Amino acid sequence: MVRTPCCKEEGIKKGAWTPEEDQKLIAYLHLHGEGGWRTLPEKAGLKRCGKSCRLRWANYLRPDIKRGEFSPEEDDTIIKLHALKGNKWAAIATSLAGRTDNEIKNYWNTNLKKRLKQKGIDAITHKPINSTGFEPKVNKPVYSSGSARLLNRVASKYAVELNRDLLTGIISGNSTVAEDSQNSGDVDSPTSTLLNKMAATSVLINTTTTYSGFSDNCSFTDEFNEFFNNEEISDIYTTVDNFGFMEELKSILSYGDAGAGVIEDSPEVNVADAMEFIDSWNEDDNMVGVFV
DNA sequence: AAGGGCCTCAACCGCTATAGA
DNA sequence: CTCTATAGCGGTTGAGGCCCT
Repeated sequence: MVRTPCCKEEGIKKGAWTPEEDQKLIAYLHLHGEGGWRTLPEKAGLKRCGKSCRLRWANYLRPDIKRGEFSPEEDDTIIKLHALKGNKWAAIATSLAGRTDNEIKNYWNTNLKKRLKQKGIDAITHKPINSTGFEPKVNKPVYSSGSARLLNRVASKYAVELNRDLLTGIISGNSTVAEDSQNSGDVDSPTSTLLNKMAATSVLINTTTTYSGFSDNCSFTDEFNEFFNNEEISDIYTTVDNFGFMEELKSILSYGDAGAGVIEDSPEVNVADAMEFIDSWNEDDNMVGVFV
């Protein structure tokens, strides 16, 4: 099947735009506004395809486009959003004022992708290329419970001493325990806040009944995104040093591919296994100081 | 100085989505 | 409902600049 060309091929100029062409396009758009791209070239005196004019305007000439180097904050935002949305450049661009999808796409392919690789993070999955860096250093067999692995990593990462009851409460989905611990000062505040949020999330995973307004049939993806879009979590998440860890956390919580699903489908978390994991642990185990 | 390789990024291509007739 | 035009998106390309030998 032959596709209808967007414009007549003959006499159409391709390649880099000249300053004169830019001026013609800017002048026309200032007078008439955007739109009518198909007929615009002829009216503006340009020997260009309408699509080429639209792209030139959208990606380069628009007055609100911010040019110049990306800030570290912009870098973090792009990395975070790419982890959540994938190669949805237009969607990512809506969160970065003055940046175009094309610019972000180029920047990702030429800079950020390499940077992540250098940090040992897969730029597609956002998971550590060598995942052993995030595995708990345990001499005994590692249990497959998502919650146990999650909490072990939390503790390892933040090098905090986790109260055994707190841990039990989180894995069993009793966030009240976590709140009590926060109030009693058993763990430092940012960590306990993080753990409380995790607790709420693990409740979502672990139970098919309702909890704190979460419907038992709600899409996990919505709550998952809400969890990671939380400002405080987001701050941790966008710190590049924590990036691999948070991606690992995401992979544990998201049980498989990132698509939507109902809670009951989760194969990741097995509460009984997690509790057995805690019960079987003792101070002689080499757990890099995870639990007290 | 020359030329070869690499990198960047503007521009293009091919496709889908959407609106309107 | 179908068709067509247009807008928008993501992947890819290639010109030009830079660096190294």
